[in-house]
Amino acid sequence: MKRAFNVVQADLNQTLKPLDLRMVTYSALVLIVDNPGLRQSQLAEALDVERANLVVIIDELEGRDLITRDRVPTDRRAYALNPTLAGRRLYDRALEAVRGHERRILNGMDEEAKQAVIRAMSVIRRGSEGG
Amino acid sequence: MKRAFNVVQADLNQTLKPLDLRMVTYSALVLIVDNPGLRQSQLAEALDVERANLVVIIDELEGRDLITRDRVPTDRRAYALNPTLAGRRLYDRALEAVRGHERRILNGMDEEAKQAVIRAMSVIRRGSEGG
DNA sequence: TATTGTTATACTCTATAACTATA
DNA sequence: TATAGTTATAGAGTATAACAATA
Repeated sequence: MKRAFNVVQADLNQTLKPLDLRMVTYSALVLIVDNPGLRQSQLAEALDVERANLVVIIDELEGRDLITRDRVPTDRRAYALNPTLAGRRLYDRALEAVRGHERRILNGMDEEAKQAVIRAMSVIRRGSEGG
Repeated sequence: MKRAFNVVQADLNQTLKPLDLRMVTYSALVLIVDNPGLRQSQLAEALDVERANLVVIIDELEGRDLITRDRVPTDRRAYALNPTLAGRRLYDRALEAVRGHERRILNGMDEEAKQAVIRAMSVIRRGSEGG
């Protein structure tokens, strides 16, 4: 499974390289476009990344003018993350590129196997820690 | 897939912790017991780890007297890796522990899904890089 | 010349503690 | 007092270059 994941990640990163995105920055951008107004702590939890480590990821996306950090009026501690037009455009291009990546990776599996994998991945949950 | 792998790895490492093994050291031990006489460079390739990084892994196993580094008479540059009796005993215990881990992880998947995942993982190969 | 094992090193990822400004 | 975001830092894991011994 580790090796399979390494192969998938390597191919995905190669796919995203022309867009100057990595797996995390891609995932973050997708979540922000799909959930505008998201807060950093919510995004950190969704990505399963420490808040502290998310900061540099967000810094990068903001520095490239792909997203903005907007103060939340009702809670001045928090930032709402919103995509810019450039962010939405890169999102579109990235999504298309990732579709090609998925075709490459899933190539050789029949439809039944693909669905089984997707189901199986979602069955594996934190709950398995508790025995 | 990343999250699923993280869950699996965390559970596996917890499982191996009482035996003072991590995922890599476990994998290395298994390969050495199953292929006695293996050379470091072969093991590095099998584990998909850089030779340089394998050194410390082998150092650890050797330091705990689980394996030995034996000079190869026909090629004095190389070391043949062989398990000690203690190494074989730990291997047995580790294998049993990992069976429990697998039961936990695969729990909740029907037999068909398990087989599909195993097949799917083995379909994903370096070949997918070449398009 | 090339290869095996090794050392040193740098770079990335991840985890933790402590700070600030708000609530 | 607790929370959101931030900074600094330490620890893994991984990748690369260079070296000695040997082929």
